[in-house]
Amino acid sequence: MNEKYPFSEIEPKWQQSWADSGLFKTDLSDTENKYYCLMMFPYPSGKLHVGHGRNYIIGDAVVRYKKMRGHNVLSPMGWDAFGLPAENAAIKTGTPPRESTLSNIAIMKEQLAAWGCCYDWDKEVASCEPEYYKWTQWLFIQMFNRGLAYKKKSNVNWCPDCATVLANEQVVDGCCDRCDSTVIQKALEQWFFKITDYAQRLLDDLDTLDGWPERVKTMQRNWIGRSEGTEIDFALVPREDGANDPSDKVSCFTTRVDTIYGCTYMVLAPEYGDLKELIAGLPQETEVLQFVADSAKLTNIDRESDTLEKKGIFTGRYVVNPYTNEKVPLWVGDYVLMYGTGAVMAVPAHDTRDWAFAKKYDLPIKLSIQNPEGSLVLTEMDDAYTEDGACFDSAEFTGMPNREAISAMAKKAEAEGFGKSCINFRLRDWLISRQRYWGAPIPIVYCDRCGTVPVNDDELPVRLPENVEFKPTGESPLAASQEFMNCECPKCGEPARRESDTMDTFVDSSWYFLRYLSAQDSTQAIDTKAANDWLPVDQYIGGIEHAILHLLYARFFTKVVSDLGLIDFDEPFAKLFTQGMICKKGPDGNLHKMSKSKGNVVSPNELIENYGADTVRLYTLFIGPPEKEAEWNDTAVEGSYRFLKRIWTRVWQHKELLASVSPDSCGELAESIGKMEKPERDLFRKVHESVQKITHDLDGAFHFHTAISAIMELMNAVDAVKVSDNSSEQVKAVFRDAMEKVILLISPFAPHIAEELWKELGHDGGVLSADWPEVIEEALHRDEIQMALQVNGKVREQIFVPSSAGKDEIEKIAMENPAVQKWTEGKTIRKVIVVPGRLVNIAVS
RNA sequence: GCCCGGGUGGCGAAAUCGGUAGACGCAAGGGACUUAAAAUCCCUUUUCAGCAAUGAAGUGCGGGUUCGAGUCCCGCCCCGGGCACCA
Repeated sequence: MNEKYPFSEIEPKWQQSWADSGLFKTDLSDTENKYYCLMMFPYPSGKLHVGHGRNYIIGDAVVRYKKMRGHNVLSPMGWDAFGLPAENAAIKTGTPPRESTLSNIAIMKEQLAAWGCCYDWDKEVASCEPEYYKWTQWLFIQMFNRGLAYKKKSNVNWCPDCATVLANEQVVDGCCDRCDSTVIQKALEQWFFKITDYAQRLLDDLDTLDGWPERVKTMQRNWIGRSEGTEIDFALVPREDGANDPSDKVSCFTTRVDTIYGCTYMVLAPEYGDLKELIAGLPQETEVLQFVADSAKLTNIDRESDTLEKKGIFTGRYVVNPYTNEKVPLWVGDYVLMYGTGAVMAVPAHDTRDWAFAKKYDLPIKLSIQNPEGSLVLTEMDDAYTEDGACFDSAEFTGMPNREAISAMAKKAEAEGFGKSCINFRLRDWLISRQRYWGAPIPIVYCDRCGTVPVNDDELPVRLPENVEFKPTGESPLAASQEFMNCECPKCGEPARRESDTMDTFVDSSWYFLRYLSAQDSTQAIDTKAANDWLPVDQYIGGIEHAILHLLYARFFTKVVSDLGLIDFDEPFAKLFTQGMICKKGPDGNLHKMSKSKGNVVSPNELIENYGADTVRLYTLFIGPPEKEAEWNDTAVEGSYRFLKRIWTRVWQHKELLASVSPDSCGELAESIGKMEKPERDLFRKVHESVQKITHDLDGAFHFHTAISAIMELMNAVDAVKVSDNSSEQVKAVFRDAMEKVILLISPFAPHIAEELWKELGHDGGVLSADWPEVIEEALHRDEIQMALQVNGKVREQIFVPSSAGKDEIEKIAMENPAVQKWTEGKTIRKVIVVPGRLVNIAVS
């Protein structure tokens, strides 16, 4: 054994040993005590920094802990390998995306190994490989056949820099979430997944996810955005010129039907489907069309900014409020979205937006809700009244509390056939086509005779061609490849063209956790039995940034696959842990999430070289509560290094002494508790208190940082017992037992040093095969308990009382205490509170 | 605007059920060892007063409940995140 902690020697050695031993290869047929631990698979960008490391280090610690607890743990890893960066690199350097991706994967695999993170690589998947995307395409076809994948022309988010469309979820504050360019709207034919069909289930089942953080569930609820309301048909007043309309009514959705007697006009969204026909040939036509064209030019940012002044224009048409039979004007407004029906009834008296609009265009305002004081007067109002009250000037509903009126009025609409209660969701269908090369081709063929035809199963995968030009033209590079585009129709065999769009990479990552269980299976996408045996995932670990996107899509896919009958569960992740981001001050002096673009990355390579992987792991876990953001501190890493060195040195200093204790005498310690002297008794108790605390910290909230501080405390207690060759056999045995426990307890966090020292102590089995320490209840026992004496809530003295003492006895000891007598002298004792094991509080006046 | 988190020493933080605030670590200061440095070890370190014993104050601010509040309640302020012209 070396005096100096030789991390650079032992770490590669044990990494090799873990790889050779097959310890992390999981037998899927052994499902007893199974534990599926999943970390979000990374995009192979080539270089991981210590911020990425947090995810894998947390996961690896959980995996190692669960293994020691006797679980059959599955911990696979793979690559979210399609995506824009590789394609952009190809445009710049000419290196084909597949080539750069595969070499990045190789580099990152080495990095993970150097961190000591172990996986079952037999189950590795890479979403860019035909063996994987074949089944992504197959799933697409299953969804197409069920009407869950469809193509439609619509206004879509277009990122001019990435030259592709984006899903709503990928637009953040009106900008592309990849490159920050301003997203514009474009009308294009695109493929969608009908996630809206699952909106209610996705919402309802959130309630069953007890193992998920509340804030993630809240975010998903907000995103799905269910709202209950009423749809009301307003009849169109027929045109004076006798021309026909596409429909004789305009429906609007409202959550406040109780205010409908105050409706004074209606507003359509500029994109409203029938708008052109409604105004064709009217004097207002040119102006309205100009207005619509101007609105279309607004970017998402303009449109979503609340400082933007609402603009609108009268269409020349009128509709009839079915409750009042009043004729009200029909307007177009740029603030109305294509949500619900794309038409809203305007009640300026009770909606702040309508109020502003009505004031600007001098439209009438009518009161239809009176406040509880009955004091509302239109002429004195300077904004809309949006609170509750009683219906006012509302025919038979007048006087009814407005909340009740909502259902009463909906009932009337239903009875008379001009409306119904209905539910709207904010969630839109998932736009999945991308006009880029490096993704899974959408397996669809266009035939002049047969139309849109899915590729036959036996012709999957539709492979990406190798020889293409990587230039972002707004059309997929695939469109320029004749070899790719020209094909035969799967139905009639005539010449046909392929779909040139590829799928959003979030499609790939929506089912990879199912594929791990059949990674090598070339006959089917999902192994039903293995999936049913091993899923839902017991513990999913990943970044909070995926709270909506990936986690919502993966839930959606799981429900679809369940409905296809391929699995018999419909939520993929039983427990979710979202770790906080690692931040660091950048060159600009501000704190940012660690990333290349902010210039604040810390590379693990140098740290591993200087301190070893165990130090990096220990510091990463010690930095703070794992669910919270943390600031990386280069000098604080030293502290973790010092601690590991200290453990190493202690074993080295006492290696002969440690070897001299027979392993049996440690096992028998529980029986000799009664014979222990105070120092070793205290250490023995501390050992078991530590085991209890650390086990609790790991089973609950993954509080590695407090677990590690408990190990540090335990080491402090070990050092407080000055063990030497002259010590009694008993002291030596307790010391050895304590050192063994330190090694076992720290092994999930710092596995290399733990393995080495475990071996040094004469164990051959390897620390991963050792059992996690058990708490011996008797060891926790104390004869005397320290308690605080308080007078009026202020601590005045510390005392020791026998742990067997009852409340009365404790009170007696307390009252006799000189400090208590000093502070209570001349005062009346009103009350004495005894909390056994904690304190005595004497209330005096 | 609405909905979630959060605010504790110079810093990262801890306090499991309302029960001794600041565990553990970083940084800083002092000391030991050393020719010297590194490494290691020991001591101090919430603030104020005091040589000390000790006392007082103290968990964003103001109230309240309680024998006792970082923890519970009411009202504010600030920071982070999500949603937001969704009718």
